[in-house]
Amino acid sequence: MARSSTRPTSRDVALAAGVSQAAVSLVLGDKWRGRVSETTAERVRTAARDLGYRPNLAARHLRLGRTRTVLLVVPALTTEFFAGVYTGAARVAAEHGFGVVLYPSPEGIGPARDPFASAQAALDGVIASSMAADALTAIRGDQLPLVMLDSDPTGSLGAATVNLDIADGVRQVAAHLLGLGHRRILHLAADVPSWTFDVRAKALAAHMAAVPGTEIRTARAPISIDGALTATETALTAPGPRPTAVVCDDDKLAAGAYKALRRLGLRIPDDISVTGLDDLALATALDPELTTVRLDAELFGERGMQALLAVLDGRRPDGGDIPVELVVRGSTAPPRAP
Amino acid sequence: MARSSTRPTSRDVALAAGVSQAAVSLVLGDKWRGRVSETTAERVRTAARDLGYRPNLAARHLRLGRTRTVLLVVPALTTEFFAGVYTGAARVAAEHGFGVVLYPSPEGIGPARDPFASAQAALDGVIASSMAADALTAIRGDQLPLVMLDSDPTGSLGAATVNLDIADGVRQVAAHLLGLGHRRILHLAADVPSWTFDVRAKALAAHMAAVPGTEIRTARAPISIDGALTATETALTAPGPRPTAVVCDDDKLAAGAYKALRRLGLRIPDDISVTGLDDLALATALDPELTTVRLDAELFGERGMQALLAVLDGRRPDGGDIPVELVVRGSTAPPRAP
DNA sequence: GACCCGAAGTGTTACGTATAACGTCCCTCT
DNA sequence: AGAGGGACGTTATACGTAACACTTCGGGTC
Repeated sequence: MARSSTRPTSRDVALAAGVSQAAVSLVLGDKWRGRVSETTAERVRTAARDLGYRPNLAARHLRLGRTRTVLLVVPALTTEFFAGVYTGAARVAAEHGFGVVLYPSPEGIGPARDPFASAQAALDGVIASSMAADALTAIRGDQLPLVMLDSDPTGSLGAATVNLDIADGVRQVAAHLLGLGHRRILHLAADVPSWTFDVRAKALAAHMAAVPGTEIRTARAPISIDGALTATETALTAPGPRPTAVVCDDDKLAAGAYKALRRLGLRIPDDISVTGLDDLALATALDPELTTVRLDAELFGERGMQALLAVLDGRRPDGGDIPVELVVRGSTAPPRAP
Repeated sequence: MARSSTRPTSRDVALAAGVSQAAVSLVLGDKWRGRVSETTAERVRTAARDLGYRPNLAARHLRLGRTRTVLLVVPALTTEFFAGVYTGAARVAAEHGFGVVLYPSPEGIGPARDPFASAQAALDGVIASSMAADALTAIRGDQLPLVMLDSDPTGSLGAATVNLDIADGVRQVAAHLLGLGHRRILHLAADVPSWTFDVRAKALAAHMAAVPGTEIRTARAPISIDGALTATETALTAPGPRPTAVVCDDDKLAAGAYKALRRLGLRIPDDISVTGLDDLALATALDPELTTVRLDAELFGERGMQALLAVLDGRRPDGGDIPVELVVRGSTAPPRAP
C-alpha cells in the first residue's frame, strides 16, 4: 500500500498492478496497442483508479517539453467581451486537449512586461488580445508562438493576427446614420492608444467623407461611464451647430453619453441619436436600447485558438476577418428638421 | 557557446561562468551568502543575463513540489465583480511571490468537476468563489489547500471561508426601505441554488419580520436582464396589492426590473422603488441611478488570498466578514400615498 | 605540530514521467 | 529442425533544478 500522505505516482500504480512503471505509462498514455495485453492494461487502469492516481504535470512537462497549455492575455475583465473570447478559446482548446490560462494584464500588479512571472505556468503559446505593442516585445523575446487578436496585421512583429471586421461595423454604423439623414456627427473616441480604436476613427472618417456636407467632431474619453459623461458634455456645450448623432467607440462610452445627454436635457433618439459598439448586456439595459454593432466574442476566441493551434502545428493560420453585424435598436432615428 | 536553438539551462550558465551547476543554483536562488564569493556570484549573474537564462519552471516544480501558483475559480466573468476579486488576489499574491491562475468555471467546457484538466498548471492551492458544493468535492479530493469565498461557513467541508457581510447589506437595504415607509416588497431573487442567494432571502425575511404589517412576495429569475424582465412583469401583474419596492439580488437583475417597470408604465422611484446589490458600473448607467449595496471586490480578493497564504503557512486565517455599504441613489423614494 | 573551522565550492542525487532500446517466450513457416 | 517474428513486457535514461554531503585550502588555537 502506498503512503496516503503523498500523491500516488505511476510507480505506485505499477507496484499495485504488478507491472513496471513503463507499462503504466504506456497504458495510461494510450500508447499500448500491441505492447501490453488487454488484461494487463485493464489491471493497470483499475489500479490507477483505485489509488486515485493523477499524473504529475510538472514531471510530464519536464519530460515532454510541452505543456498543452496556452496563455490568453487580455487587457481587463471589466466587460463580458473578454469572457466570451475566453469561452470560445477554451472550448476549441479543450477539443484538442489543451488548457487555457487567463492572464488579465495588470495595471498595478507586478511587472506588466513579464506576464509569465505572474502566471507561472509553463506555456506552449500565447494569445494576446487588444494589447499595446510594447507588451509584445517581452512576449516575443521568449520566442513563444504568438497569435494577436484585434491588432494591426502589418505591425505585429510577424505574429499571426485574427481580427473582427470592425472597420466594416463602423461602415455599417455610418451608412445607417447617413441613411437616416444625419450629417453632423460627434465621435466619442476612446482615449487609449490602440490599433482597435484607430481603426474606428479611420473607418468613420473614410465613410463619412464619401458624402458631401458631412462633419465629424471628435471627443476623447477614458473608457468609463464617468469619463464619457464629462467628455460628451463638454463637446456638446461647445459653440457651433450641435451634432445630431453620437458615434461611440464602445457601449460603455455610450452609457456615459446617455447620462450626459440626459443631463443636458436632450432626448434620445428624438433630439440626438447614439450608437455603440460591442453589444454588451449593458446595451439593452439602457433606455432606449442602444443601436450598436454586435461582436461575436466567442467566435473570436475560437478563431484565435485555431490560429494558435495552426502555428503550433507548423501550419499557416487561415486568414479572413470575422464579420460583425449592426443591431438597430431604439437609440437612432432621423434627425429633427432644424 | 550554448546552442541558440534551445533555451539555456543552468548548466549552460555554469559553463559560461566557469562554475558548477550547483553554484548557479545557489547564486540565482539567493541562497549563497557564505557559500560563494561575491566575485563569483557576480560572474554567474552576468553569465545568466548574457545568455538570457530563465529557469525551467517545470523542472523547478518537479524538484520542489510547490509551484507558488494558486488557482482562482470563479463562476463566470460576466460581471466586473470577479475582475476585482482577481485583481485583489493577484496583488497580494504578487507581494508574496505567488502567481494566480484564473479559472472561469465552465458551463459547457469540459468537465466542471475537474478544473485542473483545463487549467493544467500544477497548483499549491485553490480559492473558489461562489461555487456550488458539488464542485468542491472534486477539489477536496485532491487535498489541495482550499479557501472558499462567498460560501456557507458551516458547510464548507472544513475549508476556510471568507465572506462579505451580505446579510448586513440586505439589512441596510431593508432598513432603508422600511424607513422610507415601504411595507410591501417584491424580492427579485436569483434562480440559482447558492448559499450567497439564500443569505439574501433569509436576511430580508428576518429584518422585514421585525416590523408588523410587512409582506414579501418573491419572484425567481435566472441572472440575466431578460430573465429578470419577464419574472418581474409576471410578478407585478399578479392579482393583489402591488408592492411598492423591488429588492433585487444583484444589479443585473435590477436592470431587468427597470425594463419591466418601464414596460408596465411604472415610474422609478415615484411609482415603485428598486434596489440592487453589487454596485457594478451598470448601477450608475441606469436611469435613475440604482440604490444598491457596494461590495469591495478587491478587498474580498485580497482577504481570500491572505487566508490561503495563511493556510499554506499552517496558520489559521483571520476571520471576520468584510463590511459592505448601502449606496443610496435615485431609485428609492417614499411610497406614494395609496 | 596537531587540531579545528569557516570559506568556497563541487559531485551526486532525486523529483515523476515518457520512451528508446533491449529481452523473452512461443508460434509459425520453410 | 532451425530461423524468423510477433506479443508482451522490462530496463535504463534524460528532461532541469535544488539541496545534501562532501572536498579542499588557508589560517587561527592550544
